[in-house]
Amino acid sequence: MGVSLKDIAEKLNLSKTTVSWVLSGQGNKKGISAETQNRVFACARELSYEPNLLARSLNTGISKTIGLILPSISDSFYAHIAHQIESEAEKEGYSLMIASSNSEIERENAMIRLFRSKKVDGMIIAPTKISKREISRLVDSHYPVLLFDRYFPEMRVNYVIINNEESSYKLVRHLIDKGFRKIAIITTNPHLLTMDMRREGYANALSDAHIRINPDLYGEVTYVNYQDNIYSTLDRIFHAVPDVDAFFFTTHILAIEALRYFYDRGIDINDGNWGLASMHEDSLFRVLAPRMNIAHFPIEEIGSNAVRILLNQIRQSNDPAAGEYVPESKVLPCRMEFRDQ
Amino acid sequence: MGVSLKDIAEKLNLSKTTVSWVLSGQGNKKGISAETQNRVFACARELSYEPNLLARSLNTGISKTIGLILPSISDSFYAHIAHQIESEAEKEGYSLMIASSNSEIERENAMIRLFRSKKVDGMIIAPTKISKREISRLVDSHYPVLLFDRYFPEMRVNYVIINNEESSYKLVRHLIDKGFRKIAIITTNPHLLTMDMRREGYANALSDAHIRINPDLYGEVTYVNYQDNIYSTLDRIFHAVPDVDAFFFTTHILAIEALRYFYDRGIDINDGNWGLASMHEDSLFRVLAPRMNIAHFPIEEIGSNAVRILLNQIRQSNDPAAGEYVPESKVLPCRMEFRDQ
DNA sequence: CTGAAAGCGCTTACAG
DNA sequence: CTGAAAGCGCTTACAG
Repeated sequence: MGVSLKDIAEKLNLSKTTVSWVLSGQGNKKGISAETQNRVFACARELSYEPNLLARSLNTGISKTIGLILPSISDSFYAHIAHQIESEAEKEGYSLMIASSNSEIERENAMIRLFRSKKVDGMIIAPTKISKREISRLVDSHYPVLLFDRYFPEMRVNYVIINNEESSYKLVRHLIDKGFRKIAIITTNPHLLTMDMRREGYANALSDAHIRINPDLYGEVTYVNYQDNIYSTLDRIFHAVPDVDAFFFTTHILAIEALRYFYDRGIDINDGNWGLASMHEDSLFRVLAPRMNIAHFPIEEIGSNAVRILLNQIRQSNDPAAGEYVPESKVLPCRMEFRDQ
Repeated sequence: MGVSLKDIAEKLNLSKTTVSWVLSGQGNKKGISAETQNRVFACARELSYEPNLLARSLNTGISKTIGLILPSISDSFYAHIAHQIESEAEKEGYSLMIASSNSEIERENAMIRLFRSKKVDGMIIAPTKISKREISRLVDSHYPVLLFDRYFPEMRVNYVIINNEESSYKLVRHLIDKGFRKIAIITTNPHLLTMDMRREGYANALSDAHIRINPDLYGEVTYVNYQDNIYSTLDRIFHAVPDVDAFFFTTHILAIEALRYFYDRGIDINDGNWGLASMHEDSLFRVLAPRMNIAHFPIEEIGSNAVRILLNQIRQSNDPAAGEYVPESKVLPCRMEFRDQ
């Protein structure tokens, strides 16, 4: 079918070796005559030769491909991350294989195994759930991996996350500074460490301001059916604490649903009497809740750090002289957007 | 490093052939004894053997990977398409390599060459711009390709698009039925066939209703800097036709920017005196312009048809008995959402 | 029932 | 300055 090195070599009465050297740019280094080199280039162009990268990868053990596993590529946050990762990876000559786990742990595990069999040089994973069989196997076999968005503190693995506790603290602290005292927290999935950290930021901000933490102001929405769930959660809070005056949302998804709730219940959240804060943004905020205080996730930094750290490990794992790899981690600050009341 | 067939074969004193047959499920077909098969399976499990798919692909010429090239994976429309394509492809055992062209033709060309060198079995491309050197080369060499979103009518290639002309016609027709007469069209990139078709739908609806097409109601926004551009365009239209009463947007992106314009100019677009229609949706419409008439793009159908058609061609191109391939195309209807006034 | 051998298309010591 | 040869890890005719 395609044109191979052999075809060029035969046509020019050279060896595959010579052709390979010339085409891979090692012509001068290997002392191939300028004339021979030109003949090779001309012939390659004439036959429109394109190297078979599968063969090269099989030989070198380097595929120049990284695997990206996300909960869902259609989610705008992950889609932006993917774009950033793609462009950073491309700068270094790497392509991307992408898979969505759909937050199903067995899918995630299957994708990891598949990517490993396809010999990606490393993987960037936003893990789903607490289970982590295949991720552990990767780490144990020194396969280059980087986790982001969520991570497992006890695992010796690269990760990039945001400063969940600190950003949450700052948001809630700002609400307190603006005079709000009955601040509800709306959160989800307590088994996710990320959410724990955000709740901790909330709790610390309150206790630093000597405000008692009221369990009635704690709203936990299960991930499945959260659209319905948030209605009953908010109803419950309003019933238990009628003078609730502010809301801290641990993710933009919950904030959006709550805004819909307020609209349906005829509560004008923008009349100046309410404090609002959310981790991460949504384009709807600008319109629906211009007073929302926001911790913007640093998409670019997450992507560029993820690629940088992963490629470091890949390079080191290809270097026989390198010693034991020490995992690297990065905690990135959010860009805070505070509203004056 | 990894465990190979050879390791298993040596350990069990079998040939690589036998091990390969057992592991690929051809054990019974090849008449390998049940005992031998069990020993192989047990050993593979014990050594946690994972096949090197690169080697398999090099041998068979089948990589079970398809390449997806989009203008940008961070765009919500393309992200949703990608998700759909991924899940359809996965059903058939295919993985996805993804690349964003960023609407730069040379990037698109480079990605096509790269994917070809990486031996993807086929590519799904949302082409950018009119240039098409590498796409032509693919088609000429019978490489399986499917275009979507945009296409080149003169090329013998698979494609999936929506019924641009018809959906536009219906939207504009609906505005006319609701009594609007001075309907502006806001569009972009006239060299894109897609936009031509949408403009044609607009024009046909007007002329079928015997409404003169007023050039002053034609607003064309260049793609670069369209945010600024749309302001001057709309200002011009309002100046030339002060009693303009409706707007047809050929894409949701333009509609969003226009809504911002209306807001800035203090025009209450939702007071019941305006007709609005847009190709494709945006989550902001629900809030900012509840009266927007919308032609919803059929994301699922685009994705599933794209994969189906591409895989057909891949299968046929792997089948030596197959005759010449005849390209397949699909024009999908939009789901129309009409507002009563 | 099982194996020896060739080949997919590269790269890279080794040799001259 | 250039080449013959081995090998990456598979699959698959061919042979017995």
